[in-house]
Amino acid sequence: MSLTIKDIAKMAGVSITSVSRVLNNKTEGISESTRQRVLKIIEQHNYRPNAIARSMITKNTKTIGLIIPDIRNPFFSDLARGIEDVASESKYSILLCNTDSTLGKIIDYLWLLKEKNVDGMIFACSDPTLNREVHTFVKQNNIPVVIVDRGLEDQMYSGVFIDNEKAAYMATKHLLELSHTRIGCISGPSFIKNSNERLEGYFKAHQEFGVPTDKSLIRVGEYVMEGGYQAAKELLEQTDVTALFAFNDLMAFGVYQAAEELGLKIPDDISVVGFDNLKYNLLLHPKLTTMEQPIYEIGEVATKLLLEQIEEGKSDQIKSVFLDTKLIVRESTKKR
Amino acid sequence: MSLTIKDIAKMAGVSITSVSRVLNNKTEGISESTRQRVLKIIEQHNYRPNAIARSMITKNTKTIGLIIPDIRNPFFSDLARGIEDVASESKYSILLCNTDSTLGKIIDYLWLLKEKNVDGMIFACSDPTLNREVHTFVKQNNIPVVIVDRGLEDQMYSGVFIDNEKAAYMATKHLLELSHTRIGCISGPSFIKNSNERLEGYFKAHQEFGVPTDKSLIRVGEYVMEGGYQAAKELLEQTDVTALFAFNDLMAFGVYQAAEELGLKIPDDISVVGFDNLKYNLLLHPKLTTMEQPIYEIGEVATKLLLEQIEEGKSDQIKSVFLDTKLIVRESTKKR
DNA sequence: TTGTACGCGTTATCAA
DNA sequence: TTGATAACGCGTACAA
Repeated sequence: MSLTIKDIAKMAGVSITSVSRVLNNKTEGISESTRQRVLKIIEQHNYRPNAIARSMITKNTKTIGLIIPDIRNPFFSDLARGIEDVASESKYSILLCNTDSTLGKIIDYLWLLKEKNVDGMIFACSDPTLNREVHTFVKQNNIPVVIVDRGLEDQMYSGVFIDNEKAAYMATKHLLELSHTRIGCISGPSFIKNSNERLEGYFKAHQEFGVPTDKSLIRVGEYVMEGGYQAAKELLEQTDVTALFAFNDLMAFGVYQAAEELGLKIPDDISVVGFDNLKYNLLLHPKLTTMEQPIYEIGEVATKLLLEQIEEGKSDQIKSVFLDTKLIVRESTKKR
Repeated sequence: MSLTIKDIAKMAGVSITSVSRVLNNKTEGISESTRQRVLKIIEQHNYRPNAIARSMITKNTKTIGLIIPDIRNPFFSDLARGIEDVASESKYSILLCNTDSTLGKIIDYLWLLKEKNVDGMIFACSDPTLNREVHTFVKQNNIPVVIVDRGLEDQMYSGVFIDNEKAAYMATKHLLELSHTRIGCISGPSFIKNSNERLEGYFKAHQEFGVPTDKSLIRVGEYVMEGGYQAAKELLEQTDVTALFAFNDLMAFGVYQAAEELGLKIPDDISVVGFDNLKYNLLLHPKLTTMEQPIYEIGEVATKLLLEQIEEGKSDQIKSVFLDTKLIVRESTKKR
């Protein structure tokens, strides 16, 4: 087995208390000479304290749970990296939890994270308040939580967000300004709050331009490529849309595939706007016009928020941070 | 605070030993009636044992460390998902460690994972034996490790691999059969073993076809888009290549960008072959011919191997699993 | 079948 | 400045 604090104490000829003091950089209660002596032994033997045992006392594990639908989704892997970078700076590590947005898996992970005594969680699977079970769990166990990307209901949790309504409004406006009046909309599942918020923006822009909206032009996809493909195919075949606004880039990718399959040229036959500005949409031809959001940064800020909550015990203070989005006009949109 | 085993024992009017027996499904030493009584209390109060405290005794944490360069790389996020899926089936969870292939970060994480008593690690940052420091660390601490994607030196570790040489041979052969004789090669860093193995395959195919190789046609990229872009730009500007073999799809993406920038048409002016068959290369036009490897499955198998090692204490048995690759011919290659 | 008591490797308390 | 010793929440040997 590994060395323990006891071994070090014995080797240094001091008590374990003294070793502990050195380990935790306590200035009081230890002389410089013994500190040096202990330090030397520690270095010599490359001793590191057992984090598990330490956790038992300190009640913190320096670990945070990351609950997301699927790490394969580039949005979430980008987010995860932002989170990990900030977390590891403060010596925290990340427990990865893929839920596929399944309530069962979410609940299972919630329990797991609790059993493992994580210090906090970053939650990107819909707003906890939208689900009673999740919400009561978190509140009952008093676990620091920051929500990200999806959420913000009644300000019950701290979180990092974008102004989804405004962003969607800007994107739709862009299409309206290009004289499109039949704008198809590929939304995300309605249990994800940002879908509805973006829908609001879509409506608002139409209203402002005096262009009537048509419910039949609105479809729902799963926020993945296949979802976008399916919805786009329906819209392109069954309606007279001249433009398509997909609520994320992944679905916009699907739109490209559907358009290609139907022999429709982008942007000549159909204009397309996405949302996120994923790195890999550089691969698309023509290049995708999209609403950029600072995914990596969202992860960074969320983690800072969470660490504040954890380390300063501010779990009762709700703090919402809004980051900016930006319309990136490229080649997939064109005047009608 | 949360309930403890003590609380449950008190409420059920039994000793903590009895509760423990129920928790661990021990059949001996407990009557069915007390079991039911305890179970009822546990359910009523939604009690779950503290995993940390349990770890102190059992010496396992049901946690495995995943050490990869960058989760944003679709290869690794796919891999991670395969790992997580198998791990979570056995109630293991994943600690995510991004190293950017930096030795410093790798070492830091190694220590961290040790301090946190992970039960094992999956390592995808070059072969540990290639780095003395990493290797001695792992061996000294006797941590179960499975390597993946990059490695296999002297069979010192269990691992899941593909036959890189053969795969690269097949890919190169494909180009040679299309009458290409000036085949540029965009390899990965030489400290990553698979780069060298693939290079071997590249050479072997040339030899077999009696086509001379030319060192000036071989460049090294960082296994990311920018790396491929840079290398491709040089090769396309400075040499007379008619085909390019990128050692992963990410770099092939870069090749597409370079080709476009230089006004070269794929496959008319230049044929391109990639490696991996990432999902998002469906976005490319023309569609990329590539050597598919079963990334998700590699993650699954690696985890199974690791769990075997952990649970059956087979950490001395070295087991290498090789999975198949498959050339996917699409539209980016053409007869010269 | 049941329960007491010890130990896991730390940190924290308090007396010396 | 030091160091015994009691926690932390659990599993388990051993005694009852």
